[in-house]
Amino acid sequence: MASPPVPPNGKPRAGNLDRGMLTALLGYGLRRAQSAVFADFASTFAKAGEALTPGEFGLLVLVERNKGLSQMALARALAIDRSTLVPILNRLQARGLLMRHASPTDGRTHALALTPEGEKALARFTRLVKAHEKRIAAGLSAAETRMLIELLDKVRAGAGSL
Amino acid sequence: MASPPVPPNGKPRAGNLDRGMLTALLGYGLRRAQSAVFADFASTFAKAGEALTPGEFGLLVLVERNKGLSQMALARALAIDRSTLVPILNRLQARGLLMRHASPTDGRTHALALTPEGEKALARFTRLVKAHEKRIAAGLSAAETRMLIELLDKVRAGAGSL
DNA sequence: TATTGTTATACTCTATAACTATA
DNA sequence: TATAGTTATAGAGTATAACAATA
Repeated sequence: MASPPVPPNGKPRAGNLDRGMLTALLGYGLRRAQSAVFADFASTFAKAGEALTPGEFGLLVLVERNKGLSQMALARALAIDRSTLVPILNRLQARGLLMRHASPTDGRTHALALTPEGEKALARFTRLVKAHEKRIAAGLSAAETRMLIELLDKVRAGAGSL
Repeated sequence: MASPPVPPNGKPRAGNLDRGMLTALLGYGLRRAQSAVFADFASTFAKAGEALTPGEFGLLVLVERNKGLSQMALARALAIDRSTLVPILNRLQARGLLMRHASPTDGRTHALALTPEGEKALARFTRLVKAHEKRIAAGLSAAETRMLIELLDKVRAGAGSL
């Protein structure tokens, strides 16, 4: 006995819509959760007067943990095209967070690294991300959070092997 | 004892990078899972000779289940701006899947509905989505899939309440 | 005055193709 | 020949601001 999706008299209120099969879809739940999490990430950084996207954070961590990384290797790790990476690196470099060094062994590649300012900024960003994570996992027990991360990894592994 | 992230001699292979704290982050796991799921969705539709994004599928389902919906109500349900919705509807209408009817009660609004072709197409799309869902949940038991959807909903509810 | 839909505009993410330098 | 990085270009998704029609 579902309530009438659109009352004959007026307009349906937001959040009152019939979503049909969508609520049972893993992909749909994933999309909606990610959208909410993205919004919380953005709001966390905006409130702190910082500007960063989740993708930029991931990129900075990868560069910090894998110093000397080439752009190709980074693009592969991020699963994006090498041409897509160029403007992203340009922006982070313009902000003084990241440098392209010349590789001593291969004239074609750039060795990526954080600047000292980038290291300092990443430390600040990491604190914000931890607060953000705490907030989005607030409705879950520690065991549930662990389980969720594990299940997400299984999904990725399964869907990844096309 | 982690293996060295970047061997001193050469370039790190893809997938062999040190991801540091990222692997413990819920937001990161969510992003990666969603990316893999999106790729499987796209590949499923491409192989079937159909062109549709997950967002378009969700939109079509909402319109089908809530006939006469206005653009404002739909935009709210999708959590996007009303101006963002316009070119998306234009495209679906140009494909003959959807119509904007005049509202009999409010001259400002459009009453959205699927065309007969849209209904037929949605039935095809739904079959493809079900096959896609089966594939991305292949590594999970039925109980795990249920639990995952439930946990994702908890995350969304928690992060949604900013 | 407020709401709905549209347009103009801009920014980001994404990709493909072609170019340059290097291997 | 093949690879790395860049540029040019294009398409989709997102937003804000301003406008016309309607309430």
